[in-house]
Amino acid sequence: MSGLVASQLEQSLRQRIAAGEWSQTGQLPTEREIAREYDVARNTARKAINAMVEDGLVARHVGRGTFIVGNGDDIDFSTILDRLKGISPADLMDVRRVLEPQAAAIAAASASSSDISAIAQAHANAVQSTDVEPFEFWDGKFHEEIFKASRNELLIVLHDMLLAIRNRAPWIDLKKRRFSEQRRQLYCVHHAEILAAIEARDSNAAAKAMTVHLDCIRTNLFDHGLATVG
Amino acid sequence: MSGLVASQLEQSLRQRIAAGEWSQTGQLPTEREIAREYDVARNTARKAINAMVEDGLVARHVGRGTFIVGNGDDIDFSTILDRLKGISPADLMDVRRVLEPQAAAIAAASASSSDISAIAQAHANAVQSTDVEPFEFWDGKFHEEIFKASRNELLIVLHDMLLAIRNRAPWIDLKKRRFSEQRRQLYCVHHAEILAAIEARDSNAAAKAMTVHLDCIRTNLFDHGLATVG
DNA sequence: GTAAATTGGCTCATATTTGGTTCAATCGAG
DNA sequence: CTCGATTGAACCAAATATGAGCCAATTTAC
Repeated sequence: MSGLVASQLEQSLRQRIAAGEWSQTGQLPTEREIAREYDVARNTARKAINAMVEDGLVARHVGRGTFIVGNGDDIDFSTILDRLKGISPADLMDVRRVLEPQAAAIAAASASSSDISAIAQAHANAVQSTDVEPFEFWDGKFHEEIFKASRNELLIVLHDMLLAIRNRAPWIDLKKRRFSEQRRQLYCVHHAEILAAIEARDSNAAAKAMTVHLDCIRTNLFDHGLATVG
Repeated sequence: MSGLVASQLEQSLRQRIAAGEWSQTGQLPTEREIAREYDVARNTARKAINAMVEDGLVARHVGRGTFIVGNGDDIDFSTILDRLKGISPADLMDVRRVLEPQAAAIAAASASSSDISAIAQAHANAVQSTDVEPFEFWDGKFHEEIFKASRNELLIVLHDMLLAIRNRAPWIDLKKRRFSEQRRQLYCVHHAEILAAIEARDSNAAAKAMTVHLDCIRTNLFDHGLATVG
């Protein structure tokens, strides 16, 4: 199906389409031209174009050429998706450190009592989960409920996006490797402080506690001593 | 079982995977390349990769290569897109107020001199643009360049997303209706303060100035009736 | 209107890339 | 010395890429 050269070529073409390079006529160069430009075989160029045809991005007509179909309305978003896939853990962590304390602060100000009990419930479950997997789950739930408690739809969507990035990325392995009972308990203490601040409606304290928590996570993730061989 | 060289190599590869080095394509270098890069035999490189294959971290395909195996959880983009379209101006403004001051702070710390001159250029152009459209353009450019100067890819992507939301949302013209020369000049003053703080590498001042600016924008957008300037 | 040129549609033999496997020689620590 | 790890090499099989050729639909030139 998808080869290395072909898929690279496909990406390049998608970007050039998104950039509007051929939006004047709506027509792509001929397969032979594309093949010559990228110095690949025509069959390879065809393979790259095939993928875009199947996505409905372009349409081919024998004797006429290949044409961009539709107005490319969602193309910008699909390139954004591609960019999201390449985000580094460090960048993600920095953004979490920007978003989550503020989300906690807003949550402290806006949360309903049921929001707060959802946060408290997730926290309680995390405290009782000594294994990695269940703890990870309730840990994630805890942070998620805080975003929900902010009652800001955009914040919630952004959280879901960042979560999706984290889940699909390969660094999860890193996280599990660095799991220890000591750290689990430390995180539970942090969570308790955050929860207490939200319950007390203290936005500043909530933000501060969350910042401390995330700084700790970041340190644990990145400041590793050298490779500890199992 | 696992030799010394092999396990060291395995650790190194795991770290590079975790660092996102190959997350763009999801494809590792070929075994022969890895062996050459680390100056080991191909069999040793294979041994290192074997451990990761057994962990399910990567998968191999004859004739294609070795690939990082994500959780298969692909980001459900259509859902996210739909949710983004329904975001309210108030929620968007709140998130801007969370993101932009921090972006400015990070920019103050991380910007290169060319980043700063790009910001300054956008500011200068905005100052000279007295009509609505050009001013809107350079105003947007100013904020965009600040995100770029943060050198955090995720922040930049998020900004592009929020911009896309704003541009296609139905309440764009709200902004234009509330345009006035007085406000334009006020915004220019704000921009100048933000720029000065970034040039001075003063993160706190940059964040504070951006917060003031956004609060002013929010007031102008939502507070019908009174209150023009400060 | 007709013929030539253009362009996508398709097939096939061949070459290249890449992981899969095995094996003998070599090196190093116990 | 012995045992296991490492090396370096060879060959296999799967997936891709190449290059060439021919066809059919369409456009262009005459």
